[in-house]
Amino acid sequence: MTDPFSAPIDLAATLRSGQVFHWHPNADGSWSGLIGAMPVRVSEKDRRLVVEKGDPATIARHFALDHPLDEIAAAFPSDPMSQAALTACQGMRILRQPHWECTATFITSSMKQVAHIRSMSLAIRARFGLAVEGSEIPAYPSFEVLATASESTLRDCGLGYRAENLLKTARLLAEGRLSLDSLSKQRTPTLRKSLMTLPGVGVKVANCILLFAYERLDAVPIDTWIHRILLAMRGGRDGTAAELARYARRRLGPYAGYVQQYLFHHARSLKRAKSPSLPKN
DNA sequence: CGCCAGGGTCTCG
DNA sequence: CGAGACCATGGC
Repeated sequence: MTDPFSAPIDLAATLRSGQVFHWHPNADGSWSGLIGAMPVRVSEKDRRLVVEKGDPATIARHFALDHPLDEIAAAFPSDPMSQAALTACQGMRILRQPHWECTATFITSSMKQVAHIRSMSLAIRARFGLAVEGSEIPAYPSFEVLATASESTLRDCGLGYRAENLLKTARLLAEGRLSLDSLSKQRTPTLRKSLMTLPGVGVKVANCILLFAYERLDAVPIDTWIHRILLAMRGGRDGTAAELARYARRRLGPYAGYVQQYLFHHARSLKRAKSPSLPKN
């Protein structure tokens, strides 16, 4: 068996692409974060992942070093936008996130920019999470803990109207009416429907959870960015949500979720490079 | 300062 | 089924 750490990765692209929100870069270029309750420090050397702290097997699995990036790249559509995103994001990987953590953070993501999803997630950790030895930030609180929170303390974390959804979902899971872990064996369409029974989980958030926590690499979350991109691919022709989902699935191929993530990150990177925050004169 | 953000849900036609 | 209103908050 070959060493999983021989697989290529673009660590910064992976951690900055809006799939996970609590990692932070250190002065030496390494990254610190948590996988569940395990403190981790990793860096990138020669496009390979280097473990500085944490269990290598857990890290290899979380960073999905087994995903066949060559095969995925070969399956990318041939249109200019997809190919440009592929070139720009070479080595970006879709993580295998813990089910609850991913579900909770994307419940809070609706109508929020990536930067604010991050700040809400860190506030929730600071307010409700367990301190972890060797980590600057606490672990994400379990649904059992959040189920005992009040809506107003969640609103204090900046959640706004999303507080009610997160609280309701935490309580529903704490009552044992649904087990996120046992949903893994469901087929994708069934799993999507199961996730959408949770308050605050519609089709877009469900697709994020499918892609980022359940290894459904063909799931395509359609947010405002991807919506605009699909529109451009269709020559400006809009459509219903169902039509665009069908189009994306057919057009983006068997690894449509990967293509989507590269398109999303590339589009956001271009925007940030093009409009830097200029001082007012 | 105004627009918009990795939307969901409910209502009404 | 599909379009519209409404929901809070903060980045840019």
